[in-house]
Amino acid sequence: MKTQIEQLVSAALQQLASDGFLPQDALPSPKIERTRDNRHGDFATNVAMVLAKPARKNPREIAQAILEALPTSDLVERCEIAGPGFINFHLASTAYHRLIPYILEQAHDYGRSQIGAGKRVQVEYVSANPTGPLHVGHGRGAAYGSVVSDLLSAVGFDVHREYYVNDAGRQMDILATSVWLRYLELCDEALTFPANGYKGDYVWDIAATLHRDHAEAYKHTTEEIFKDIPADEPAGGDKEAHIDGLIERAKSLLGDNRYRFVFELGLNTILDDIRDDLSLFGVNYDQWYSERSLTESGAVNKAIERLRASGYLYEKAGALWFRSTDFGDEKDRVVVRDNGQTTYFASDIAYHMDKLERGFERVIDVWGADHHGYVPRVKAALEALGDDPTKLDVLLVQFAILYRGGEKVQMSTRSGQFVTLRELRKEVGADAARFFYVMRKCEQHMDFDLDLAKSQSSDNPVYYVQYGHARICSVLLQAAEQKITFETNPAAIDYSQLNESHEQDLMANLSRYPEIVEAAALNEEPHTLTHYLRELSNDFHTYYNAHKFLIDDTALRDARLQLILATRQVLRNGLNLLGVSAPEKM
RNA sequence: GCCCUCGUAGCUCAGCAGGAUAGAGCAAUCGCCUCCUAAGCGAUAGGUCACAGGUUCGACUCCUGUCGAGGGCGCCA
Repeated sequence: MKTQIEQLVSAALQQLASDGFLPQDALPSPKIERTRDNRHGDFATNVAMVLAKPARKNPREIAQAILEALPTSDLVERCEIAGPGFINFHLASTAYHRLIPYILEQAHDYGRSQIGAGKRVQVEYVSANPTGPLHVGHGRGAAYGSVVSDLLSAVGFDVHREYYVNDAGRQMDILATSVWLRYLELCDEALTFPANGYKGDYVWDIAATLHRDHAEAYKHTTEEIFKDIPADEPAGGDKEAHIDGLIERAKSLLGDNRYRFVFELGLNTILDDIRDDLSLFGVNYDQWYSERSLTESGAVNKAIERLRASGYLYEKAGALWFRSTDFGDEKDRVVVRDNGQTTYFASDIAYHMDKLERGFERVIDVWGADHHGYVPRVKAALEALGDDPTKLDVLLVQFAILYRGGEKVQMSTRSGQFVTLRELRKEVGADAARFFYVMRKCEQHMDFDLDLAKSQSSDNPVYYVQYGHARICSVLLQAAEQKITFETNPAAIDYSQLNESHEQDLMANLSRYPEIVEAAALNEEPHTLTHYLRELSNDFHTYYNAHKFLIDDTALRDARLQLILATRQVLRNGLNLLGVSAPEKM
């Protein structure tokens, strides 16, 4: 609809340009907008005002000329010039009549498009360390990342969804050591669990598996383990030194194979749990990319060598630094530590280099807002490697603060007591959780009201939209029960019956859907879609209250039923894009 | 101290590459079920768009500064 008007205006501009009325070179692509006030018609353009300066003419004069050059169309009833030079388009009352059969014919595909032209886009999201179950903070990134992926896919991009598994590094060693110590406790060894260890119940579970399957094959005495280990924090020492000492002790006492086994057991158990959790949340991936594989394949070294070759590396205090300040970062960053180990940042450089080497034209990282300081250095690295840093888009997702009964829900990872994503799903359901997470733009701090998400009332936007869908299903069910048959052949339906203002409003909003999907996808703003679905549901509920559908006047009834069928289709498509179910009954 | 994000109605938020009188939902007040699910609908009331400058035909929207909120500034991952 919008694009059709756009074409009309473009044609008029071309005409005026070839007539010499407008300069040839500076023709803008006209921007057509929906009007806010229907007294201004249905669509409006400010193109005459935009052209006023380059054409050195009065905007109203240009608008007049555009009107005269405008090709005729049965879509438009009349146009007028208003205010400083707006051109307002009033649609013909028949303009939307073709819309309903079009929606019903397109069905699932209504709203989908090919703007993305098959461009390959990679979206990486969640990527939480596999050191414990996902918590509600990860949930927002999960919902957001998966909806953005689905939106991009709906508008024709070739989307690749990826989870970067941080399966290397110190945190994983702490996990492995934590598991081992819990296992020893199950072997009846008395010990003081380190302050910096992972204390969640899931660690006990993994330890129990180890104990059940391997009895005491991994047992060592408390004395040999804690001998000469630096004191822990509660004992007046340094908790980092304490845990590092324990990690080294675990490695030396267990030996490579047994240590690796405990490590893998912890990693895989948790990773399986995360995978399962996300899948039940409707979040799926094309690939789980291992950080360790980057080191093992030599990709990290390759990245470092490429940086060195471009002259951006230098040595200082035994470590190897990347001169990221040359690219606007606050300070230079270490890539190889003085102990010879590469940093997490080095892996990340290799990972992003690999993403671009895999041929993605666009790479989107969905990160927690706490990582924002990390963005400049990754972009700096890409630039230093001679890649195009603008191909990388980092979307920072702010934290969600949970509220229950008007009170902030306290979360603490340290004590192992936090609200997990799994608990959230159980409490409010996956539908409500996803919808709520995506209802706000990602950079917005979010208050997540658990009571509201659970409430089954119109206050709850999820149920409000779903109820619209269920209500339409219910009408159709009623029709069947009352043995009311209705016309389904669009050619046999008289859409001019639909002349109530509620019907016009509903049709106008149905026609907006493809524009909404496009905007939500291209701007990575799924909240646009949740807001739209709320508005559309409101239009429907209002209509429902004002008019009956199952009436005796068959011509009107047929037309109305087609209209609500089209509405149901759009609600279904929209909910589907959000990964929220569209129930037939509630 | 430096950097990032945010600051719109009592509360939670929209406001689409600057555009015509700033919009919803809660909460408040008042109405609507002999009728397709009241998990619904309607009406009223509520705002100097944090503040101060600037850019222009026009600014909630762009720029600068001030104030306020949250977050980030490791040879951690």
